[in-house]
Amino acid sequence: MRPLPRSFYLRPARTVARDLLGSYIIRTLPRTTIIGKIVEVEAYLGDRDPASHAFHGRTERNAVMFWRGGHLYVYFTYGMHFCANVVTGEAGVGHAVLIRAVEPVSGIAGMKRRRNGGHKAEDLTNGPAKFCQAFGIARKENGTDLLGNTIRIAAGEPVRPSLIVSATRIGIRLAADKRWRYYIKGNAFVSRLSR
DNA sequence: TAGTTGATCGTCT
DNA sequence: GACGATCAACTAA
Repeated sequence: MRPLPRSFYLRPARTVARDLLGSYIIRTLPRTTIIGKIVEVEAYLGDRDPASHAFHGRTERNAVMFWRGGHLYVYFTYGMHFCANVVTGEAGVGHAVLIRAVEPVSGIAGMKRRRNGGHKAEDLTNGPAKFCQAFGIARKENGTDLLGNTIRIAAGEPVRPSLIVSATRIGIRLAADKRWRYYIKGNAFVSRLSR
């Protein structure tokens, strides 16, 4: 599967967020390939969005958010978890889309192993840190170019607009009223339902 | 099922 | 010196 082109990412974050639903994220490892279908995302709009890491400007941690669209911004939080974002827009903009949940498609045994086994399929990747753990995404993957061949995103079946739910974002205090979380209605791998 | 809490540490006010 | 774009385990009912 070919990676989505750079132009896909050089659009407004909320447009990219909606269009990411239903597409496939593919991680190529030395011995295996793991694939998940993206089912839940959140848009973070940089200097227009108090909840965004980029709101207060560029720092060492959030530098990748200000790169050109199509890179992966991975951050460490709560002392133990990683979360992954797709950077959108031109260089310097600082917008990104958080990948909150995927539906496991391929490499499920490896996901279970990374997640320390004993999980139902629904609990493997239904949260931003769970997804990163299942896919082995950590600090080293920060700044990965999604047009390369280690981590890429490929188009899937388009999701009908009537099946896209927009809801409030999870786990933030600031700008909690903005409905910039998007997920596929009825999908069993979404982390939480609407609010 | 809903609500609470402990784990654990990098980052920035 | 707080406090997270979280998760899992626990309690109560």
